[in-house]
Amino acid sequence: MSRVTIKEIARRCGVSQGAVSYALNNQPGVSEATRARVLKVAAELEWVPNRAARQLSAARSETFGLVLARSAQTLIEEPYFMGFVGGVESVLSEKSFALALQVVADLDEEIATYRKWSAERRVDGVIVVDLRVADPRIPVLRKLGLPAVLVGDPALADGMPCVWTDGTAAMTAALDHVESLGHRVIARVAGPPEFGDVWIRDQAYDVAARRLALTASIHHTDYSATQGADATRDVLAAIPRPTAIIYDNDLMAVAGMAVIQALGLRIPDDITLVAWDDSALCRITHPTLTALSHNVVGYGAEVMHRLLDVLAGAQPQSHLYSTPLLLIRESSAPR
Amino acid sequence: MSRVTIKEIARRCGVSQGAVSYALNNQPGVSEATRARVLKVAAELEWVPNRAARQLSAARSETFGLVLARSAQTLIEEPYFMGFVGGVESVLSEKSFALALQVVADLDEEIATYRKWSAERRVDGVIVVDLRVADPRIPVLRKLGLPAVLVGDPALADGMPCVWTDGTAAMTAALDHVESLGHRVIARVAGPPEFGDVWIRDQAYDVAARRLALTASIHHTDYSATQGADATRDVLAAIPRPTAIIYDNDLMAVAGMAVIQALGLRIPDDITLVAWDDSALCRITHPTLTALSHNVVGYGAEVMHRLLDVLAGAQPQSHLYSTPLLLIRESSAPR
DNA sequence: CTTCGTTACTTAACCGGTTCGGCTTATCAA
DNA sequence: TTGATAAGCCGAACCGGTTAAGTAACGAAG
Repeated sequence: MSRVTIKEIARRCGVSQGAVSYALNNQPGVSEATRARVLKVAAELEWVPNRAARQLSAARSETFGLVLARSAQTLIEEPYFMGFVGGVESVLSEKSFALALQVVADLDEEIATYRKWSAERRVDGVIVVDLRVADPRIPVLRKLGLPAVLVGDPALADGMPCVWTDGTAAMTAALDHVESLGHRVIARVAGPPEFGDVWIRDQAYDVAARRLALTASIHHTDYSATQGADATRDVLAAIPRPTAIIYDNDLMAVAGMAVIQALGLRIPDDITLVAWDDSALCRITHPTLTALSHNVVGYGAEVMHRLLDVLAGAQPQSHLYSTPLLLIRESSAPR
Repeated sequence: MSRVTIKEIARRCGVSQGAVSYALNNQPGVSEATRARVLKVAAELEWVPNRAARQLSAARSETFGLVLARSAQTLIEEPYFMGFVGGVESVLSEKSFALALQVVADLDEEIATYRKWSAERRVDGVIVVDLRVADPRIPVLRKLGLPAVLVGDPALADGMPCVWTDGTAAMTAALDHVESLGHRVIARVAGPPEFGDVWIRDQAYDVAARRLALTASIHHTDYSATQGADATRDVLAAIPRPTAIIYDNDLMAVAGMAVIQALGLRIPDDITLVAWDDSALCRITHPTLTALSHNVVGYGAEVMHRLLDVLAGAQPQSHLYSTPLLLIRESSAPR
């Protein structure tokens, strides 16, 4: 029941409470000798700062927020998020900061959460994921003055600090890849069009397809395995039938693969598949999946570092984390 | 910049701060008329309680803790956790409580986190997952007096409150299933033996195999896709070769499936597969996977409810959430 | 020797709530 | 009319830190 307070430390050291505070926070105002003595006593008593007290007086919570506006079901299916959260955590825990994680149903609830957190002074800053086209969260965050880092393309961030991966370059690489294998009719099974990343990829896909003179279609889904399978059926029914499909995540790619195989078509002989978000899934299927790979854990860590920069007073800037790398595996074959 | 405090409300209502506090907290000590007036003004000013202040004086943080001692990599691969967290969240958010989530490397760090949280008064209670055999966390939590609900079999909980699913019954159902299909030589690809759930299943597997007079082997892994694939290769090399394999999670089952298919064996004609933790994966493979299914999101919610019960003063008790249900799909076939 | 500026503290206000003892006033039985 | 009881409210202490303002001691500059 260690209820050690700085008052107790002050008593034992024979100095005032204030001096102890200065000593413990590495601030000027005490001599090195006193500081050392205070630190020693604090360590002996196993003193741990009371978060609430510190937050109340210092107006810093040392907590950062992350709201996920996705159904619990999606979160189970998408390995992506947990990895991202793990990356964010890795930065926080070494500084012994905390993460407030909230799962909500939609964007309105997400905005309400920001309002609440801001009013409660619950968090020092937030990470905003799943950036949308003309994202309604941006003006709210601006108005609240809540420090934030957006995860997504600068074109969507409206001047706020953001971290992004180059979806355009990745998509271009994917199309160059399938074109170089001789494919001329291709399809894209995409996420929801209101998502910024999807929009960026859609643009890049169209541009590259035109440049390479490919026949190319886009099928939008909600990212789920079910809709990924349905979209794949649509793709296969098209005439002429595409010989390569590029998926927006690996879950849909795996679902699509099952559909294709169930119809008696062979991968990669009949159809080439490319996935996005290279999780373990891409390596355990048979055949293994060609994928646009990026380090999700590292991405989470990078975003958190940028948020700390923003709190330290850095000017808002966009920061390119990386370009997803095309890893060519067994699901790719020449036409 | 809403910096509305109860002091301001008190001023406007012409009552004392204390009276406002009673009114807002639905406590006796103010007349209904006053309470109504206070509530009205509070609503008008959009007052939101300051968490830190409330926590400091009330010694309640309204925050609950969950530590995951797994690598970020595992967390990405295992869809399980995100679903569980989502379930926990769903209960917390409707009461506007918060979740402190921490990802650490091992059990020692997990214990250190509990110590820190307890000293800081950071959380009101914790959820403990991945229960071990003779779990070292139990005595620590007891000593700290930190309210907790364990997720795992009562046999492992040492009298602490716990929520569990009946792994023994589930495993028995799985073996009855494969035996009824005529399989006589079977294998189990299990998780790490130090995990309580794995241990429980190991026991049940042995007992059922003996009862049914089956030739049965167990191969322990770290739950990863890689080791699941390796274990599957070991299984296939055994003589006599098993005709049915039961996996401890769906990730390994999918990995195993790829290995089997790559070797030219057919599922389910040559080998029957049964998975555990029925996520989307089991339904998107070809063939689809027979699995022991349970509602992970509901499980998380249930556990959180029990923790709230414990904090409300409930006696420690074990609580059976459910028995995983065997869903028979295409990967099952008669010998 | 006075004056000024540092350094090393102490004191006390403050953050925004909760809670307890005590003071008024109204209510009601004796 | 009086005394007991309770409801309603006030004032102030308190939670555990941070920090602005004040003070004493001391060395250097004028």
